[in-house]
Amino acid sequence: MAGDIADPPATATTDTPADPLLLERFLPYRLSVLSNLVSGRIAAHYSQRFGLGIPEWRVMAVLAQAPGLSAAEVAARTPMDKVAVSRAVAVLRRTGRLERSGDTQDRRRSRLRLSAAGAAVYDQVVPVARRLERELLDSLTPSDRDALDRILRVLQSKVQSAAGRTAEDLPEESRPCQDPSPASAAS
Amino acid sequence: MAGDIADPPATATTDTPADPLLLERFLPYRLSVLSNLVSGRIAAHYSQRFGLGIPEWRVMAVLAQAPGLSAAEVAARTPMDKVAVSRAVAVLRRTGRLERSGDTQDRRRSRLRLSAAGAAVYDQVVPVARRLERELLDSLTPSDRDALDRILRVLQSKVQSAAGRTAEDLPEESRPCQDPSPASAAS
DNA sequence: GCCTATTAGTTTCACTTGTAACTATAATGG
DNA sequence: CCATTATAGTTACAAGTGAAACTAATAGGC
Repeated sequence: MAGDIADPPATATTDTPADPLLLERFLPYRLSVLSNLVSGRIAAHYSQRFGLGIPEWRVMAVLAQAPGLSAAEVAARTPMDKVAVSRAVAVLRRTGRLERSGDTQDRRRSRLRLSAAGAAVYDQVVPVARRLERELLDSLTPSDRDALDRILRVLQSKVQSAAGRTAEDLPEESRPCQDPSPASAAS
Repeated sequence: MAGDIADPPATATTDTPADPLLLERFLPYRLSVLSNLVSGRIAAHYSQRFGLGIPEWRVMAVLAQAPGLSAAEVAARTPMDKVAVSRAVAVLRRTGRLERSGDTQDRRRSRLRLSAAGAAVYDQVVPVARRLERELLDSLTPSDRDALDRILRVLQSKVQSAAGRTAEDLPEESRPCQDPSPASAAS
């Protein structure tokens, strides 16, 4: 308990800063900790049982909704870049969970879809994912569940729209993926 | 709503699963995306201007609040393990932002504190961090700000208490209490 | 006092992930 | 057409990260 010195009025730059930021109350930190806990918990299920990593799981989830997408289209629907998608696709193909066929129009592209085996795995993973999500949501009041949905939408759109901005000294680009319509694009 | 059998015939093993999970409405995914966006945004500031990574920033933040901690004590206050702390400390010492002195009682331990230069950096980073947090919170109603604080607390305690459990087949028994394994994943 | 078990912290190794370069195909413009 | 530029996807290389091995110091048991 050595740090119980009376706080001098904000004249900073001493060894112990005048106005320390409490990490455990800092929103970005709390979000990160919670997100990592939740992700780790889910990953513990599907990585263990099915040898799926998060990128593979995401690719499967996207293709289950929209079979026949190209790798770039998958990437556009997740916060993954094309390299991450490429690697996840390679893993899923190696394990027989995903099929690829050439696009007749454009031979650079290929159409991706889950194989029967892939769909079977997906159908096993989804109920587990849903159950874990349900567990979390059940710990909230109905009103807080609504609030959470709203808050996530607002914050995400806020941080996206503020992406290139705010940094008075951030020189260029980093465009926020246009189209500020809620619940859309990117990430 | 528990025990609610919402699953159609379990034989759904077609190429396009019967009941696809919408990633963009899936709480763990949304949390991960938001957290990564926010972290990336903050990191864009301090990593660019000061060459700080997230682990280094966290160590600085902890030591600003509680100078003189050992590496293990720092680790106990963050979701980082001792290896991550050790590496962050090495970086911060190399860049002259952190000082280490041996503990006279126990020569294995060492006491860590920010140097004057480290405190100066910290004092520059904190206002930026606060401003970004404020920007986010300002986009919420006061009532939703309260809700968010409450929700984060509830969810974190929920996922922590459920850590070792729920996996009927999870052999690993990470402490149900606190200091759960970091899990860097970002679903 | 030894001999073993613990704890603090670092280093090593394997694996993941990001950035950039690369190959192949397609589109555009003179 | 041919040259240039852009796009789809892969590969290569570097940096980051976790688990386990390792070093050094302390603590306990006999």
